[in-house]
Order: sequence, then structure tokens, then C-alpha cells
Amino acid sequence: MPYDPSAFPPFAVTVDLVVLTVRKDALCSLVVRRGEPPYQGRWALPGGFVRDDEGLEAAASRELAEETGLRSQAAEGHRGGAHLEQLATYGAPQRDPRMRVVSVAYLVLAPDLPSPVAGGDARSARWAPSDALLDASEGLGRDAEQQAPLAFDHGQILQDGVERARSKIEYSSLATAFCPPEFTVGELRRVYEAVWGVALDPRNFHRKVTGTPGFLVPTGGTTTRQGGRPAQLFRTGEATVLNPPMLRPEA
Amino acid sequence: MPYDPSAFPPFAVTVDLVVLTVRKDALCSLVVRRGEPPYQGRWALPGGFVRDDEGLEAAASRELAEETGLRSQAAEGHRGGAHLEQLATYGAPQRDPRMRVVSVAYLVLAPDLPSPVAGGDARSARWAPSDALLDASEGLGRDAEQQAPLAFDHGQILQDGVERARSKIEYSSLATAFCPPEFTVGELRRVYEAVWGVALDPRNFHRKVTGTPGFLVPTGGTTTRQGGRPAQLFRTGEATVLNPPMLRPEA
DNA sequence: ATCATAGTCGTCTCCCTGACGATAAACAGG
DNA sequence: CCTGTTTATCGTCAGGGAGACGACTATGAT
Repeated sequence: MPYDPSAFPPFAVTVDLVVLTVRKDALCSLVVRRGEPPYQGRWALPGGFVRDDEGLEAAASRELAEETGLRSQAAEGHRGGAHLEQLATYGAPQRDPRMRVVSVAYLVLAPDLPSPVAGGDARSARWAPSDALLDASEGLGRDAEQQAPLAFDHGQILQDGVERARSKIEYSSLATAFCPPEFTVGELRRVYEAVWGVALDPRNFHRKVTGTPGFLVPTGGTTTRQGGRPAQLFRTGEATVLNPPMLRPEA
Repeated sequence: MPYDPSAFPPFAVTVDLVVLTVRKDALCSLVVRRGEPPYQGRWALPGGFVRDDEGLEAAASRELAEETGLRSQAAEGHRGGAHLEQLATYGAPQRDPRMRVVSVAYLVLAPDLPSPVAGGDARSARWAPSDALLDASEGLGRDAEQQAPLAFDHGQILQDGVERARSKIEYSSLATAFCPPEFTVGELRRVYEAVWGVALDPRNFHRKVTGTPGFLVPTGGTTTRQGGRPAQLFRTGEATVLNPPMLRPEA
């Protein structure tokens, strides 16, 4: 089949962002309120069109900066920045009623931001607990406080992103992307507990993470305050894959 | 930012397929020879444009059938068909010199086909050992027999696909997608050995796979011939995730 | 019959894990 | 100052999975 420039249909290509953080011991996602139809007034994932001369990851990184002021650092070494990785691509023919849109979703793991949503444009954006958003998109538990489901297929995208995060912190050191540059073992444990939605034994967790080579590096700065006895401070080590992995408790 | 239909640049969207199988104890990929520029005469991954009214996975499935005659079965239950899943999306601005193309890559795991490449169109297609293709695309080991690297960024896509397959057979029952409907433990072990490129202890492997609940189901049909003593035949069980996982030996 | 080839069952040891007791170091109140 | 509360950290112990490897079994080839 010879090449014919008119033989392929034109698509719009967008990036959508699943931006996750841990706030108040709960896994939260960044959502923005849509200002125009379709789905006007509904919450949606942040995102936008990929520009003509722009790579996909560059577009995701740009959108992230526009919405949150966060610098992203793809893959290796998220020193000072959020972790960004490609999640999946969604292109059902009718997913956007206006036209044929293929959306490349990216997953961002960010530490809890001091300012609610800094640097974003004036449009309303907020952190929402991921499980509430997912319940809404699943059509579960309809009650007074119930949130409306996310626009488009963003409920599915969010679900895939959360699932990716849940499984990825098992065998990679990515959980530290949710933590500030220096953190305690207890803070890291609360990240795992929030993302997995389970309780972990503090003693076994401590033994596990401090015993995994390359995962945590003590900063020497040995104390901080979180409640009780002072805890050692750590940075993320060089290891990106955890061997042995952290095991999520069975169902 | 209000919606403006002229505000987004048009993209071509394609699917590319990483079709893997195990032949003669080696992991092989399906490649086709390009008939026209760019990269005329070079090997490339099979693929094509996504149609106007067609979902991404449907396009991948259609291309697979066109190239190989294989039926695909996404995700759950690959009874009689090959396993198909989305791999990643590639959209660097200059990856195709003709125009801006975003390609959604899919990974296919297929059993060894009796006919070399059945059902495909007349265009030359063949199975090539994955490591040779990857070496070529890495620019390694240039010698007389050296293969030319794959067209476009297909070397990278293939590498990502192989890596996905390698890690996925660790914690899922997908290795059986490389096997015929009924297979022996030894055949399954040779699949693992080919995909990982390592030797596994037959006794420990046997204990492991037969001891993992839901992985293998004896068909009763108890024997077959592969060389020595007759072996039990198995089908794939209901389990899709392996608990505990198969562990790939350390580096 | 003998050998080579594969398959299958057992054993032994090491290490990881989960369960859980105990101690340490801070703070809040009385 | 003493006591209770909270969080961090260290230790112990039993059970299970995994690697190393011996032993036996059932075929076909010579």
C-alpha cells in the first residue's frame, strides 16, 4: 500500500495528567473545573493539546508547569521535581463528542505542596481524594455528598493511574516522590499506607526499608518532629528498583 | 481558553505492533520489509494508520490479523488467540520525516506459528531473533552478518516491548501465551529461559509452577513427546496474576 | 542391555516475612 | 517531677519460599 498523504484521517492529540499526591494521609488527585461544554462545570483531569513541534512528554511537562508550577523530572532522579511517566493512551472514537481525539495520559507523583495549587491559572483547580473521585466515576454510593463523575473517560484514566502508582511503589523507590527531599521512615510508611489503603506494621516496615540496599540514605541530620520520639532523616538513594520489593498485603 | 476547532494541529495516528513469539528457544519478533521510502528496504515493525471510526485496540487487532492471520484476545483469557495489550505511545516531532505521526504501540504475545507467517499479505515478513534486532538498533557488534537497524524508532519500541514481556511474565501467567493450548512444564520452562535468556533449574521450576495456585491445570491427557520421559500436559488456569511471582534470577 | 534425555519427587539450608514484645525519646498535664 | 501518650527503633521467633542438588522414573536411540 503506497504512501498517500490524503489516506489518513486527522486526529487531535492531547495529553491528560493524573497528578497524585498524599495529603492528610489520603491519596489525592489534581482536578480542574471545566469552563465550557462539553461537561461544563464538571471536574476533569488537567491537560491540553500537544503543539505542532512538541514531543509528548514535553507537552505533559508543560501542562504540568502551567497547572501547578511543578517542575517535572522524567524517570531517573526526581531531585527537586515531580516524577513524570507515560501512563497509557486513550482513543475511543466517541470519547470526545466534538471530534476525534487521542489522549496520551501521563502520571505525575508529587510531594504534598505547601500552597494548595500554586502557579496555576485562575481557573479553579483542587486536590480531591482519589477514592471519592473513583467512587463517583464508578457510580457507587450515591448520596447527598456524592461527587459528580469526572468528565470524558477521565474516571477510567484516573483509575488506571492510581493502579499504576499502587503497583509501582511495590518494586520501585517511587514512593519517595510523594515525600519532601528529607523525610522519616514514618512519613514514608504513611505514604505507603495512604496509597495502598492499608495499615502496615511500623516495626517490620522500618526493618524492610532500611534493609533494602540503595533505597534510603541517612542524611545525618538525625531528628525532626512529627509527634513522639525524634526520627532519623533520609534522602532517596540511588536505587530505582527495589530488590526485594515491598509487598502489598494480600486482599 | 475557549474551544477553537482550528486551534489544534492535526496529527496522523498509527499503531505499531511488537509481535513476540518463541521459536527454537529464542525470543523472536515479527518484522516486515518496507517497500517504499523512507527507510525503503529496511525492516520495520508491522503497523498502519488508525481509521476514522476505529478504536486504537481495534486498529491493532485488525493490523495483527492482516499481517499474521492471528486472532487477538485483549487481556483476559487468550483462549485460542494471542495476547494483546497496549505498550506505549511514541510521538517525537521528527520520528517520521514525512509528517507528524503519533504511534500507539501494542504488544502481542503469540505461540509459535506452524506456518512461518500465515495469512499475511504478499509483502515480505519474517520472524527475527529479538536480540539480533536490538543489537542492530543499538549499533553493537557490527560485523559481516550484522543486521541493519529497524526503521524509524522501532528499535526503541521493540526494546520497550521486550522489556515489558520480560517483566510481565514474572508476575502474570502470560508466559503461557507463548505456548500452544496444551503444553508441558518443560515447554513452559523453555519459554521463560528464552524470554529471560537464562537457564532455570528444571526441578525448582517444576515445583514452582505446579505449586502456584491457578497457574496450571492438568488436562489429564498425561503425556507427549519432547525427548525423554513423557510429561504431563497442562492448560492455563484461571489465575492471571501469579502469587507468589516467578523470580527472574539476579543480574 | 545400555546410554542419553527429560520429567518428577525429596531434602536441606538460607533468608525474608509477619506477628509481636520491649525499649527509647520526645511532649502534655497534673 | 512523675505519668501517660505518641512515635521511633531494636530484637526474637516461627513459617514459607527459593536455590542447590541428589535420586528415581520413563521414554527413545544405539
